Amino acid sequence: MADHRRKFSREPASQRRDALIRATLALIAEKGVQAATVREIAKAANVTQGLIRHYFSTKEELVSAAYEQHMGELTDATLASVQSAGQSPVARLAAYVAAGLRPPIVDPNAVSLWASFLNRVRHDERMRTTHERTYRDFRDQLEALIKDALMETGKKTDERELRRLAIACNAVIDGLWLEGGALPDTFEPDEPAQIGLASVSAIIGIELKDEVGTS
Amino acid sequence: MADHRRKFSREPASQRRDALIRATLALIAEKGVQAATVREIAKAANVTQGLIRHYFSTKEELVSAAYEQHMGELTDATLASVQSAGQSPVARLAAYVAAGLRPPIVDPNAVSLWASFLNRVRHDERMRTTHERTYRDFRDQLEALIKDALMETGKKTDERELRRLAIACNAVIDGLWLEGGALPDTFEPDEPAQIGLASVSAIIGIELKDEVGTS
DNA sequence: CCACTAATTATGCAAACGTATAATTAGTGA
DNA sequence: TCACTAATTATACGTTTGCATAATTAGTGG
Repeated sequence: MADHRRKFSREPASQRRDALIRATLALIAEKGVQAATVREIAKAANVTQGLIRHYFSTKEELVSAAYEQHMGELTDATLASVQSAGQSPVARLAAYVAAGLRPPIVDPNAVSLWASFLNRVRHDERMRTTHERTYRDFRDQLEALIKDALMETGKKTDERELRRLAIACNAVIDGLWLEGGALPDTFEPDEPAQIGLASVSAIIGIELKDEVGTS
Repeated sequence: MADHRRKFSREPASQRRDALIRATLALIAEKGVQAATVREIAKAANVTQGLIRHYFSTKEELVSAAYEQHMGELTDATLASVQSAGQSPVARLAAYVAAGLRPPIVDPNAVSLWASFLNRVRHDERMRTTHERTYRDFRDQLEALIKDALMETGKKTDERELRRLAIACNAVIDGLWLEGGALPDTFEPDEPAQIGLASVSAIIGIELKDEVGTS
């Protein structure tokens, strides 16, 4: 009777794990959390649902792993933009701001993904830890970049003021990122990046130039 | 047997509707979307679940109504802060900024509520309309306040630049609101409001003073 | 005080959910 | 090629979900 059992191949563990995480992220981003059921995730990853339990002892664990991966990729992407931006602290700061406010960082799916996770963050301890670490990482990076830029231009700022500048710049970037992703039609192309550069310039008192095409 | 049927009283329709909406908002804010089931909502509103269907033909409709109400209250609250802030355009702008960055507007539950809704916004047309209108209202209010403040201080700005200033200020307020709500322990009391005032000051080039205690 | 209406409760249903467990089968080493 | 292991499929279970429908009962107008 049951002679139509599904064929399959055994993939390396890390690869299967990754495929399941990708499927989870894609589903949440595209159709929302409620669409990311174990059955849908399995279908998207082209396996049967039982396999999920073989790699993640609970669905919560899968979602949490997906969150960590997603946040890690976001931080890596912006960090990479800085490192490829050359030498000058001011130019590096400008690159950081602009990169965070352009595709692929500014993206409807990324925003929706982030919002989906924010709910769970409150009730899942592991996710909350990831959340706080990611935020701190972002702000520390920004603070370091601002500090260097201020030094380069010969301005003096105490610790307390520096912290406030970093919080403010981080907030304006977050806000623009959010609105650029959630309401894409409201902005002209590249407007978030332009406004972000102008705003950060005003806040820290250093003119940041858009360094596109300087590679 | 069934001689213990639940007692009840017939409430005015608007009151019941409101109670159901309040229960929905409270549940989503406190325990997340997945906890806001029809049964839990009914329990929180102290009715049985069948009644929900009597006031809302579908759960989606209830959630959508709750979203509209929540957003309306947010806009009303900030708008009220402006109107009670007196005459001077600069003072009014300062009041608007500060009010949006202090309790009760800055609040973990409000942020979590907002994030919960953001997912649904993409797939529910009615909610998307509400979302876009709310954002536009906020920004238009801010733009008007900035325009008046600039005129008061004798600065000239064209339409395009004004729009950009409004977007930037809105973004920094949103970002601070978000972070202040999502990571309350990261900030000192009133720090979001202080940083917000300083940042908006820097962006538009007008010093905004904190007007607390000027009533 | 009685009949009538609709607000409310009570009960039920089919579908979907996460999880558990049993049955298979692909790959591996002897 | 043959057993062995674990990766994978298949099936099932108990809950919970949103929604529907029938049974009651609180309030109202005559």
